[in-house]
Amino acid sequence: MRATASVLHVDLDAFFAAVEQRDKPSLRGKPVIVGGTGGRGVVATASYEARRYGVGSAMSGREARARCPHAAFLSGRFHAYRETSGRVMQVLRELSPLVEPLSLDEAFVDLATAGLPDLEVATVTEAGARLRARIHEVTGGLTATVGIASSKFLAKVASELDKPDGMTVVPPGTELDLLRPMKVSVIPGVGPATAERLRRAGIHTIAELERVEEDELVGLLGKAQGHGLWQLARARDDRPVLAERETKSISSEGTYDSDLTDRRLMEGLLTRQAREVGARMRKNGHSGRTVTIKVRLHDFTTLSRSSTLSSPTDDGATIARVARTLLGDLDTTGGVRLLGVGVSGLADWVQEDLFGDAPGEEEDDEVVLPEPPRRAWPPGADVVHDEMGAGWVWGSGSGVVTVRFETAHTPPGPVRSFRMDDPALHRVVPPSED
DNA sequence: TCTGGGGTCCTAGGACCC
DNA sequence: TCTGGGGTCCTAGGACCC
Repeated sequence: MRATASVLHVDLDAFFAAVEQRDKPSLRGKPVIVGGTGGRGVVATASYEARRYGVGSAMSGREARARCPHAAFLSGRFHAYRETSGRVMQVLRELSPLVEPLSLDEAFVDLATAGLPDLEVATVTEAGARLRARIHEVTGGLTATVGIASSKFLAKVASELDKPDGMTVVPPGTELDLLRPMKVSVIPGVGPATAERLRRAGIHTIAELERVEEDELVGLLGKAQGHGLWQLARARDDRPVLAERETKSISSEGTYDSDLTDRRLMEGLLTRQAREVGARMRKNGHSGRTVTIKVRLHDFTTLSRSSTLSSPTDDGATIARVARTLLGDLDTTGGVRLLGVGVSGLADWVQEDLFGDAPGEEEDDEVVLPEPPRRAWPPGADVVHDEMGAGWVWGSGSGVVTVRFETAHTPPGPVRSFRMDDPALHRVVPPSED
């Protein structure tokens, strides 16, 4: 904990939904739900209009639809989110060189390296207000909520207090007054399982947590978490803001609308995922030694199997071969709802190919997968029609796509339906870039 | 037909080495 | 021939975060 309130946490409000409302004027002021469109999807972000109906993150699409049937359900345009996030991160870096992104919509900023005249409460408050205004400006109207305090922990807690479009500054010295009445679940790292353990031990608030001996907490939660919580309950947190974080693993997984039982199909899907992982590794200059598969059975039991190679790889065919072998150890007769492949134990270099074998030319991984739909028309996707101009997919199904013609820069236009294979209709961003 | 996808970190047991 | 401890690597599972 620092003597000054010099750690800032920013959180973009209902980020994915806000980007959609910015780009699609007809959605402004209406409930918008990103995610939850597939048969087994969950909500990634709900706009505040949708939250009023009790829709929240991680809720199943089915339940979200039941609670708010009139919402627009969109499948997400990650290129747009990444682009907007990039602009925000740039603004943060103009404030201070020490910026630690936590996700597309969240980051810590170290104000101690921001070159402010001082770090008095009034000064950092002013800096936070200017920052929020700049974010609004560069994103075309998105709002952010800011917390400023003497540590990462307190800054993050503070940014939860005045959402959306707000700011909370915790004056140094008042941290424990703020924390003590709060529930333990406000502590990052205390999820449902830990909260339940603490509840059974009679610990509900941070004030109660503060009264527990460190040894008792370690006995209850284990060494790392017990010690960590004991510190946080006293507002002790010296974690620095770190601009660079090393990637530890790269993975790809998918949940399928109906359970898989065909082993050949499973192998084909793993192979495709392995190739995607390999491609991403090569793109980022990564290679790794440990290949892990993840299998979620029909009853949600989740299994993993891993194998460590003698030297690192970034080759999709190699990853795929290991993945298929690992799958061979597992009994999947009951059906599989999720399959995934990942590589960890990353090195930032690739072993030289000592024997001159060209990788990726093996013939043994040719597995025929069912043809994907000729075109993907996910709800929310940007499209252009040769005569009608620019718009976005409102919905699709039964061979028909429904499009609303509007962009952020045009007034809402008509809604029209087309056959899915209408050659006049084009996706603006190909599926592979999403 | 409850329960995504991309990650991080921790724990615990066994193998193996010194 | 017996006893013991520490460190590291690997594997499987679980909690958690956005």
